[in-house]
Amino acid sequence: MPYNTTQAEGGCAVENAKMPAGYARVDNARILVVDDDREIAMAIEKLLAREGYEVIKAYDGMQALEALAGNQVHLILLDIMMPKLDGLSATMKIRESRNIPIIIISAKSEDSDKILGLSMGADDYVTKPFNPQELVARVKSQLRRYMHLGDIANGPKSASVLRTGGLCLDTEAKQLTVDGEPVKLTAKEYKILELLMSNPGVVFSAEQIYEAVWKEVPYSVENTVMVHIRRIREKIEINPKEPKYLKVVWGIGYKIEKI
Amino acid sequence: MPYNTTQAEGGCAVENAKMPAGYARVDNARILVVDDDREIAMAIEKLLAREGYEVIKAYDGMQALEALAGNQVHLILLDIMMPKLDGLSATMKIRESRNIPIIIISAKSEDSDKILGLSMGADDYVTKPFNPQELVARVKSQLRRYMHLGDIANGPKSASVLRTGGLCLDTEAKQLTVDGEPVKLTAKEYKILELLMSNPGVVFSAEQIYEAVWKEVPYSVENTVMVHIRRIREKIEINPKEPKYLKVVWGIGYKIEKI
DNA sequence: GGAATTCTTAAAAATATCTTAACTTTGCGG
DNA sequence: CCGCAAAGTTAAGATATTTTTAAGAATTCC
Repeated sequence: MPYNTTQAEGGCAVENAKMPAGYARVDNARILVVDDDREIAMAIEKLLAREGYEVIKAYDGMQALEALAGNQVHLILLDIMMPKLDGLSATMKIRESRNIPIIIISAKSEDSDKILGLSMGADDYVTKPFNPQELVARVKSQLRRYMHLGDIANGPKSASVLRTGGLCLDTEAKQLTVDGEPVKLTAKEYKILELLMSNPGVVFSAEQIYEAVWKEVPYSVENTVMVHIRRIREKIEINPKEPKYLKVVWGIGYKIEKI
Repeated sequence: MPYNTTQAEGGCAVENAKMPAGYARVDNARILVVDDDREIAMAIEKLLAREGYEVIKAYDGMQALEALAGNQVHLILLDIMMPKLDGLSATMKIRESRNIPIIIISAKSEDSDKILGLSMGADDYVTKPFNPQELVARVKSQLRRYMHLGDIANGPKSASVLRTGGLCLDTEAKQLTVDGEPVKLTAKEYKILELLMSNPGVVFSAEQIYEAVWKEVPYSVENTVMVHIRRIREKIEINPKEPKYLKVVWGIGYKIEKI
């Protein structure tokens, strides 16, 4: 049995072996938490701090504005039902010029129409009560998204198109082309592929993929992920049996080959 | 996936060549169940015991504190609505210093805002009535998560690329290159090599290697390790008979030459 | 409300990996 | 030179993991 099957070029040059620039930011961002209930704000702060994020708190719209003016913020977590609602719209306005990811927090009991309207300007929203892990997952997801849109300050404005060899994933148009040929992806397929292509060369376990894409804690066997992987392979690989892009690392997980 | 490898495990140096404490924990943890309803506590205990966990019960906050003081606990399952609620916040405080995973259990009917506030300090929560399997899955997920964090916290975060002469092990992409040529490793091979390359020049006995990689007490199967060593040599050495990197120290063990 | 698409689940088939055990080589002291 | 002990080799059988299939649920789209 040939043990020495070669994998495609994997950079081992020391300096680019570390995380893609964006990744560091996903784990290392400054987040503004806006909630009039100080206890909740504190709780969210702790949660995020534990994940390594730097947290700034604000208890109404005005404070939020100030915080935004004085700090470079990468993401905003916004409770929708604050007493001074005007602060909200002001924040929204800020976002229009700064294009920072905004995640709305709302209680399920609240008037859904209103939430809909307000959350239109946001990127995501969660309803109370929420699973702490889910909040973290969504925060990460948004940071990742904005990260490679290049809209969060710092980094060089990276293209909204992720490329690996003949694969070309337009994260704006949500469209994939393989060697120029457009290929249709389902929602889950897209998300999985985006996750992997955003971090070329990084191995994700089925569980990690599940958490990142489904935003749930995986329980019960995760064959689901594998089935999706297979379908993606069917679409992007010439020969799914011998994948060129979407590789498996035995006993560990999957990755998109760095090409 | 039974074992979802994290590369951090290799970080253990000479003196703790045996398992980092956290590792055995996923399948072998001590769990504190806090619920004022003794029947439910008992039921949860049985459920977890069946999975091989050691369970300690407490029926209010004070008892929980005592249990925490007297035992090494790896995870807490906490019913949120106990009569003596103060015990809860005390428990939360404990956690701040001990950083133990906490899973909140709450009834759906309970006030969601309150739950939110309280549960923010927690890592996950489930609502009653819950699926027993789901509870178990979440427990495992949390243990795994913390285990991972623990590993990172304990050892200094090692570089993501380990180099020794022409060997280059990318712990992120789980990929090895020998003089620039990518080489495929199996899961066990990878783990062994990572262990050795994380500690260049340090000699590990076959037993130590077995314990570190297999997470089991070796039972006179030293040959197994040797067979793996040989296969690794086959992949990384020009001439396996005269190894340049993976050396044997007679009567003691193996090491990766410091180059 | 029905058709089409997508997702999930479970189980089989296909592979890859691990372990075992018997055998071979090597180093070293007598 | 012989024999013991430690290390190395090999290959086949046992295990474990991944891939494939397919069918039923769930969802989405008219």
